[in-house]
Formats: sequence, C-alpha cells, structure tokens
Amino acid sequence: MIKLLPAHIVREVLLKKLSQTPLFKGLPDSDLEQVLEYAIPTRLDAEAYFFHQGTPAQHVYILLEGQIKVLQLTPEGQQVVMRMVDPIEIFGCVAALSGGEYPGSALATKACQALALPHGDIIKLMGRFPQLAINAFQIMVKRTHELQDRYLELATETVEKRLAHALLRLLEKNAVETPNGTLIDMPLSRQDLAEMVGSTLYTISRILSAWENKGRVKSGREQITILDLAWLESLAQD
Amino acid sequence: MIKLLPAHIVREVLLKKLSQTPLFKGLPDSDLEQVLEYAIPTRLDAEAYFFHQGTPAQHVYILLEGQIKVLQLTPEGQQVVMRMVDPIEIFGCVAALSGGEYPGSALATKACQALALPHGDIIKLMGRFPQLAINAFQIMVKRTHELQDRYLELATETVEKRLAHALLRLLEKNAVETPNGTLIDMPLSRQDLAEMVGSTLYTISRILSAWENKGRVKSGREQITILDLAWLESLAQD
DNA sequence: CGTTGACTTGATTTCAGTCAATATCCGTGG
DNA sequence: CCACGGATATTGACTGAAATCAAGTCAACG
Repeated sequence: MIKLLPAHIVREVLLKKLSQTPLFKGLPDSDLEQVLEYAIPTRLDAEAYFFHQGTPAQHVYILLEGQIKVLQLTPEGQQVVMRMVDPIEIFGCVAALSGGEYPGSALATKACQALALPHGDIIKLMGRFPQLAINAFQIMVKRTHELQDRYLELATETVEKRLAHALLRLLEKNAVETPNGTLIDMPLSRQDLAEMVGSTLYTISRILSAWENKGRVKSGREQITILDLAWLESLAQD
Repeated sequence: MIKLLPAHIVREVLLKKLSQTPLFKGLPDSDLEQVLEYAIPTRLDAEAYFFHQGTPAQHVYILLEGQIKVLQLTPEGQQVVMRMVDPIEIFGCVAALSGGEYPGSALATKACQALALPHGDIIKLMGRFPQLAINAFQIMVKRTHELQDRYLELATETVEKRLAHALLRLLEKNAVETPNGTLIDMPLSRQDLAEMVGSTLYTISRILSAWENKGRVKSGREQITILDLAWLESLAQD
C-alpha cells in the first residue's frame, strides 16, 4: 500500500478525471478516494513494458496517459497484437484472478502514466464498493464482445478487409485532420499492422501500395494518411 | 417477476447446486434465494433457440442442464461457433449492458434447462449482492482469456492444429471412455467442427481421413473417437 | 558516407477454399 | 423388408489468397 499520490490540488483533478472513467463511473468521491489509497501511480517511458507474458499477474492497471499495446507471443515466436489500450481503459485484468500469469505483454508505445491496483486488493475493494465490480463486469462484457467481432473477422474475412477494419478502429482514437487527409497519429510500421490483423508485413505493404495507386491513402515510413475515408468504410462493410 | 419455481424440496436441491456454480459461489443461501425470486426457469428442446442474433438482449442465462452453442452469422451468411456452453455456465451476457442486441444466437444442441435473469434486474441484484458482481466479473475475465487464446490460434496456426485443439477442448467436457478409445459424447458433424475452427467441412473431412489412416482416430457419421489421445495432444502442442 | 531499419516488389510455394462428382448412412413409408 | 430420398461424408481437380523467400530501394542518422 505505497502512497505516492500527488499533492492535494492535483489529487482533486485526478479524482474528477477518474470519476468519469468506465471503471469508476458512479462511485461517490468518498469511495473513490478510498480506492485510490491502494493505487500505485506508475510512469513508463515509450518502449518500456508494464509487464511481460508469463510473469505472475500482480496488478490491474488503469491507463491515464499514453498508449499501450498488448502483445501475445506464440511458442514459435510469432507476435500478435491483442489490443491497443488508450487512456481511461483498464488492462492486465487477469490479475483479478488469483494465482495466474499475464497471458501477454503490455508495451508502452508512448510515454505512459497509469494507476496500478495490487492483485490482492482489487476483489476486496469490489466487495466494499459494488459499483466498482459492476463497472468492471460491464467493461469485460464489452471487451469480450469486441474480441468476438475480431475473431469473426479473422475467421471469415480477407486480409484487405481486416486491414480496413483495423485502420478504422485506430482512427476512432488517433485521428488527426490535416490539409490533405486524415492522419493516424502514431508510429505505425507495416509490421505493426500485420500483427494487428494477423498477417505479414509483405502482404500489408502490397495492399497499401495498391490502395495508394488508387489514390485512397497516402502512406510513408511508419505513418498513414487516409485520403478517402468513405471509401475505406465501404470497403470494410461488404 | 414471474414465479414458476418448483416446490420447496426441489428448490433446496436447486439452491445447493447453484451455490456451487461460478456465478453464485460464495453467496449466502439467503441472498441466493432473493436472487432466485427474479429468475425465470426456462426449458428448451434440442434444436430450439434461446435467442437470436440481432434481437434485443433481454436476459442473461445460467445453463442448468443440456448444452448450447453460441453462433454468429456474418453478413455473407457464413456461420461461426463462438463457444459451446455447458451446465453451470452463463451466456447471453450482453444483456447486462443496457440497450444492446444479442451479437449471436444461442442454439440448444440437447434438451436444456436454464434460468433467465431479466435484463433490468441483473445490475440491481449485483448492487445488492457484491459477490454476484465479483463472480460475474471474474467469469468474464476468464472468458476473455479463453477467447484470446482462440484468437491467437486462429491467427497463427494451421487448420489441423486448430482442429486438434478444438477436439481436446470438447473432450474436457464430453469425454466418454469406451472399450476402443475416447468418444466425444455429442453429435458432431464435419460442418460443426468446421464452424468451430473457422474452416470448411471439406478440409475437416480430409484431415480426419488422414488421421484415420494413421490410426489415431476413428470417425463416423457425426461422431468421433480418439484412439491416441497422447498423439493428439502432442499435435496440438507444437 | 556507410550502416541500419523500414519498405517495396517479384517469384515461388503452400495451405486451404471452391466446385463437382460420388459414396455412405439412416430413417421413412410403401 | 426393401427401396427411396435426404442428409452426411469422401475424394479429386482446380483455384486463389496469402505466406515465404529473395532482391532490391529508400531515407534517416550517427
């Protein structure tokens, strides 16, 4: 139960912000404050790991700033991106089950700030503040739902359509309008995209080239600009 | 709040059984009884549906007897089996989110008995009995975990290995030892298996034929017997 | 200015899907 | 009891999407 929380004023801001997250929504401030007694503020530079696959699951995290990517590695060394985590989302939920290991690794793609809730305290807190448990449950239901969608995609759609879907999902959280098109505001290599859709960098490169020839996107080194958003959406549709 | 619960004695048995399910584990009997006030007993014949994809999500279900399969249909009409549900598991969890639609259909593969908890009451009950919310949360964490495993499989493994994994999963719940091998105790067509692993009945048929030639399995019309379980496990491994 | 990492492109291969023909099993009704 | 029809399964031939392998180009950076 380490206490490293910032000073009083900052704390007020944090409280306000947290009370709007899916996890803490509906919790009275007084309860939230008690929860925060257990929270360990955590900062990480880009390219650092919150945790590694196979290590004992000790904390559930709430991301406050930055972005992380949850990776899973197959025995053969193939890497798959399970999800991208943006601020106010939670990750490392397996830690809420006793005695498990993290099934994947959490890599910061930008500098990050997060709160860590120790494995032993979470369930206790949920028992004390039912709203917390309800919120967590609903978050997981939604997550399962999203994962099912991606499973269905993977099982039935071509790489091209999956890539379209993946880009649209990234746009939801990272879109930046520029004079010439919508930019995805994060470093994004062909390899990264391949791992997100379950493909190879070669195939992704070919598809992007084809799209570029059609004038629908503009892609450079680790960045992609969508020129024709409507077209991308219709591609993802049918 | 319809009350169709069976007579007193039967109710005692039901209570005892329910108190051991993952969802109700740790709830005092008195609390559980209150929860059951809201539960609607539901019976269904084999081949009937608990709910259909796209209809408003009105109930969360706890399966007591039988088996169901949760299907998802793509716009193009391709069918994918999201999961098999066995007794004491819950399904239709999206109903715990307000205002959604079922993302898939729930088909009874055997005659079933289940309890339905109305959409409006679940969250209320969880607020009253925190243990219920905690259990539900943990169930969903586990489910997400399992789904991630299957996602990884689908993204990186061949149909043959995926089939091996799928059969092993089915064996966990439906294994019956016979004089000559371990039988999977449920009707299981090539088409069913194809939908479970994201493939086609043709490919499944070829793989099973090959396995049969090697003397590892014995497969007939809608049934499969594993002759060499150790071999199947090692196939699934690497 | 050479090295490195990201990307592209072509050639080839492979896994698995599609299509088509046939076989097998099983219940049903004449 | 047997023949029929429909579901289920097998098998072969073909096709196609995407992985793999192999050369490259290009841009950034020390």
